[in-house]
Amino acid sequence: MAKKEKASHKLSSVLPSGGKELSFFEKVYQVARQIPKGKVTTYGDIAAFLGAKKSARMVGWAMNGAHSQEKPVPAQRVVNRNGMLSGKAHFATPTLMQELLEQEGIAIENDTIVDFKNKLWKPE
DNA sequence: TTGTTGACCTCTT
DNA sequence: CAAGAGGCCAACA
Repeated sequence: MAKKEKASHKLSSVLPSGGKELSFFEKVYQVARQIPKGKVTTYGDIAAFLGAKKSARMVGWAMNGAHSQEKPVPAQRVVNRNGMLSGKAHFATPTLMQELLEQEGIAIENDTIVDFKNKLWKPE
C-alpha cells in the first residue's frame, strides 16, 4: 500500500518522476542520512562529494526541502564550514537543531559546535 | 519572461 | 586580520 504522503508543501517537484537518476537534491538527502550519529558534516563537503564544490548553496537549498521528504533527513547534522548552526532558524524551532545535536552527544555553544573539527564527518 | 533571493564557499583587496 | 565580491543552481514574484 503505497500511501502517498501529500507533499502539498512548497517543494512539490522535489520528487523525480520515476527518475532513476537521483537529482542533486536527492543525493544530498542520501548523504545526509549516511551521517553517523554523533557526527556532523558541512554543506561544502557534501557538495564536493557530489562533484560540485561550488554548489554548496544548493545543498542548503536542498535541506530546505528535506522536511518535505518522506524519510527523515538529519539536517541538524549538517552545518556550515564554521561549524555554526546557520540553518537552525529554518527548523521547527530555532533551538530544535541545537537540541537534536545535544541529544546526539554533540555539545553546542553560542550556536556553534564544540570541538566541531573532531566531530566532523566526511562522506566517503 | 527576467530579476532577485538563498540553511554556502573561496578568492581577492 | 577583516571586509567585499564572485560563483553555482534552483525556486519564487
